Amino acid sequence: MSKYDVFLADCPARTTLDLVSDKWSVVVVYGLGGGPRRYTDLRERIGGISNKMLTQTLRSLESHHLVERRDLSTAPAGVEYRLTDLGESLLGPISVLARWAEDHADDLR
Amino acid sequence: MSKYDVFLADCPARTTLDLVSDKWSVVVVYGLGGGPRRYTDLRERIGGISNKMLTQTLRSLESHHLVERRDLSTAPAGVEYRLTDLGESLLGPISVLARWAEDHADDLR
DNA sequence: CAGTATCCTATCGGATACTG
DNA sequence: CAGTATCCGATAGGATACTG
Repeated sequence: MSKYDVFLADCPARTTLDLVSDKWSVVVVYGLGGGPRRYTDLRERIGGISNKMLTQTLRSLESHHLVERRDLSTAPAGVEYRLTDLGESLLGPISVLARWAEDHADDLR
Repeated sequence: MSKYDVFLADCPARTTLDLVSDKWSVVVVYGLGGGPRRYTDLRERIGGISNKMLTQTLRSLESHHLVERRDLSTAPAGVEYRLTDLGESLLGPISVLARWAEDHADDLR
């Protein structure tokens, strides 16, 4: 039992759910599930995401301690993103969801 | 293994993920997890949801076969909503996610 | 390579009032 | 009771162009 409850407005748990429930967060976290990835690498893996949304989503995940950014200090610029331990812990729930989405896509037609 | 892949844009699996990832769908499905509920009952259970959003979310879930609407044909009007089998199947993944949200709310501060 | 900056539209979603 | 109708501001998010 947690002290929080997603049914309550303004509850931290709801805020957390909101974080998860935007168009890209789930896919990005899922995309980092296989290990660290470079920015462009990630963008190419995730079909349809724009620079703006990828950056914005990464910053948001970073500020919530789900993702870590590492500057490789190369020229030209190189940056690597990886899940934090907290991010890894989200991977389980998200994978279950993603797999459900893949398995039941036809049923929702 | 599914024939679908959430990393592909315009893939049915992505559409499904999009359905799940709006502000209210997850909470509404979760709210119907305990069994059928009346409209007002549901609205009171879910803190902060407006008539507009509850109705809209229910219609969306209904059109995707996750929720069933049953008119009780009483006066005054009475309507009951329940999860379909498909909806029930989503409950597992969603519960895992909601519990994660409740458990890690503090870590995301 | 890894972003920013800007513009622009569509939709989200809250508040409020009304109805069979 | 279970919605609908309407208005409106805020945000999401795509396209495009530019930069250290």
